[in-house]
Amino acid sequence: MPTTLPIDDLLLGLTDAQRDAVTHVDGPQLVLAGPGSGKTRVVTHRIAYLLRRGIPDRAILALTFTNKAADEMKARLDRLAPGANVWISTFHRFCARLLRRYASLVGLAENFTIYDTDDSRRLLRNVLRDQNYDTDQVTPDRIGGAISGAKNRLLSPEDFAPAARSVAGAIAAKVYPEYQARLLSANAVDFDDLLFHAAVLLRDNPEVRRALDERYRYILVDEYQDTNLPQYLIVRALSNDYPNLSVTGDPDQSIYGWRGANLKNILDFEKDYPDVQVVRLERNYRSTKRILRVADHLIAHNVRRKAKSLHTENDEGRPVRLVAYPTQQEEAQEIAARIASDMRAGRRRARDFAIFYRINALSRSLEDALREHGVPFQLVNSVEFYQRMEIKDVMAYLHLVNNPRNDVALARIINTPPRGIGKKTIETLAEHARRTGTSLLAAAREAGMIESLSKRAAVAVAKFVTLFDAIGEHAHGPVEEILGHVLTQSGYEEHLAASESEEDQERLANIQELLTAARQFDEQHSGDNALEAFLEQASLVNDTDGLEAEADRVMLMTIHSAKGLEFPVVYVVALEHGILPHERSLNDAEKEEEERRLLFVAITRAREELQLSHAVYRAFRGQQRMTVPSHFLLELPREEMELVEASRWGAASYRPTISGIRRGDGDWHDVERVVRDIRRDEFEDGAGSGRLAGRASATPSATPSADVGDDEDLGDTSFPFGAAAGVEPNRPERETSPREARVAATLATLTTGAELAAGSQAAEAPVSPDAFSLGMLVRHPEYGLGKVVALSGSGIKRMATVQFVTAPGQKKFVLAKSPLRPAR
DNA sequence: ATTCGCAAAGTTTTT
DNA sequence: CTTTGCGAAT
Repeated sequence: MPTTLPIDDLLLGLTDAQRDAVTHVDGPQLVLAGPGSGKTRVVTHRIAYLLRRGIPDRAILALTFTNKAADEMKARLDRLAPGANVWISTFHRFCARLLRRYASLVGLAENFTIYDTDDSRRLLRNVLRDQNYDTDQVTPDRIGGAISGAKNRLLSPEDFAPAARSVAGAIAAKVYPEYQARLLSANAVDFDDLLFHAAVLLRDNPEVRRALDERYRYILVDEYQDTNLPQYLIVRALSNDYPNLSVTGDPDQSIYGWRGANLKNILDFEKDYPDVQVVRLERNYRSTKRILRVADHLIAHNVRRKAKSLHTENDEGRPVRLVAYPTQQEEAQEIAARIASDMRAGRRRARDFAIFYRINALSRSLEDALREHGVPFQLVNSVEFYQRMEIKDVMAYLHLVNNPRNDVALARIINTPPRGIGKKTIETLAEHARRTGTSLLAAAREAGMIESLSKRAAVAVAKFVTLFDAIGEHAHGPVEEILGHVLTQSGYEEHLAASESEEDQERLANIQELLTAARQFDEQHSGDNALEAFLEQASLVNDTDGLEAEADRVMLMTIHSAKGLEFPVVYVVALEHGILPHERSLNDAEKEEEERRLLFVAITRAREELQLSHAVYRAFRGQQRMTVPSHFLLELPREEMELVEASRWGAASYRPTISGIRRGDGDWHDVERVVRDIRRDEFEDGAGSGRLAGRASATPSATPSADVGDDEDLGDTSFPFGAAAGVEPNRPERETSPREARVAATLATLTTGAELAAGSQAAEAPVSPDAFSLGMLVRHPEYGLGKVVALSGSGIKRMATVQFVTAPGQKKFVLAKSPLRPAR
């Protein structure tokens, strides 16, 4: 036993409910824990309690979703039970380790590679290219998304049946088998596979399942509301014979539905595990009364939830600020100025602040402003270190050394730095590899025997193989040494050093940083498979995680990464229609509720002060656009808040402002109508004048070229067309929309096979590009009526820029390909 | 084969 | 506005 402290010490200062949760030992347990209710405390104390009750540390397994959460838990447990060796890790890491051990049972070798998103994308693109799929209509990412979705539902290539009417799904069904086959032949897995393979492993190998169930007698799962099907099955498989499973979570904080998280997992927990002990932690120890009431008021608008009462004994606190800024620049500037001023006055330190946004792309103006004000800040999950080109290049050498079948890695480095091996040569090698059923590296070894390869190319490839084998000689020992060999022998370092450009010098510096990371890794990890462990770590860990956790900096992050954290002062920016709720969540009640939960999570991170803001104008794709405030703002209790309007900045004419969407104005709840009204106004008084051009309204939208997408964005935002514009009245009600027709047509061609699919274009023949002129009214089957505001190019390259009435923004069309036609 | 330049397209969220 | 991809020139 690691300690001699009496058990009572562990329970000191816990509430009754917390104590119940902590002292539960055998049998299933569900801890419903509201935000700030001391959940992590309960979990760590419970682990310590189990240990002191004599349960061996190796029998305990704690699973989390993020590395951050795992690290936090480890650190806190270490204080309670120093020296205990409890396995606390993310689901993905746990599965990786499981699969290393039982690799052969799922068709892998134990030195398999974990492809990151970028690697997976490359692989998928290759498959699409080789099978001649036309990706004009659907982006590879969408197809990848469909495959990912299948894996999250535990559907193998054979089982996968795409949703009807989904082009991405249809193509995915075609390429999923090949994609998966190539992963396996490269001895690689993607992120989804980690969970997928593990779930299948446990499902199909009863003896393995039984052994693991027996070993992990006590399992704890954090954020259970975010588990998806494979995760759910893994947990179930490991807690069947010994159902000592404790899950914690909060349905109101479920924000990973898009990744297949299933709320039912937590809502039905009591059905899955009879005789469950349910503990509710509803008292909040984190936030002020006002902040908590704002959060509570908001989340009450969700229908699909278990109501719970949040309360706190904390101070009343200051009102929550709700600010309308004229522009995003002013938003960023003023926030930076406020932070700087609080710091200067000695009221706060930089680390007291956090700024949250819905999407990463929104961080830039904030970064600029903070820099200007001399405020130190740190981005979480931005351009990740391991995603940089030079790091990926160097890492690819390591990956290939570790797993010679890693084709993506080989393709990446065979000509990096340049060694006279071109696209054509690689293509020939790939073909040979596929024909003979070997890896790229094996094909490269046989380069001399491939007839279609020129002598010069064969020699270059042979030289590369020799070089690579020389590196392979040093595959053992500390990672730092291996890395050193890679850098010198590959010529990569020399190549960069020879360059004059500042960019390349920066890359060199990054590589130095990687060397440092490798050294640190070597110091902390001893053991034979250092390289493999290092690569796995790099694949599953975010660079900034833990690296400078203690740094005194303002933290900038997405709301998703903010989950589980807390800060004295929180700013949430860009609460605008189309951003939060995100555009792609509109027209789907369930998704919209998830967006609301997202805001709930953001709000409940704040301890003392909270500011929510939106900007009336925000730059999108380079141009300023008027926005519409998020309708979630209407759902907040005004009596808890202090409203600051755009007019304070001398912008009285901006519209709409928050004061314009007072509660009680009934119809203002209908944000869609608000958006429409704005659009119509602008079209009416802007028609014919240049003003129309720059004043697109709120909602970003799909690009014209991608208009045959998933069924999820079939939504229609058409509205009665104002008489003032003098054109046609309402768009006809749609029975079968043109888009649906085209989706059906495309699907029909797909079913005839990949080869044919390549030739399938849109169903309707375009009219001659010359038929269009400036100012002409045109009709698009999807977007309806619009006006040509610009023309460029000629012949088949002739393009038109069109301002639609019913769709936001302007869209560009290649006339020869588009279904656009004159309006009459 | 490589590099450079321009045009087009693109912005959810994470492991 | 930025990044990525493709085509032309060296």
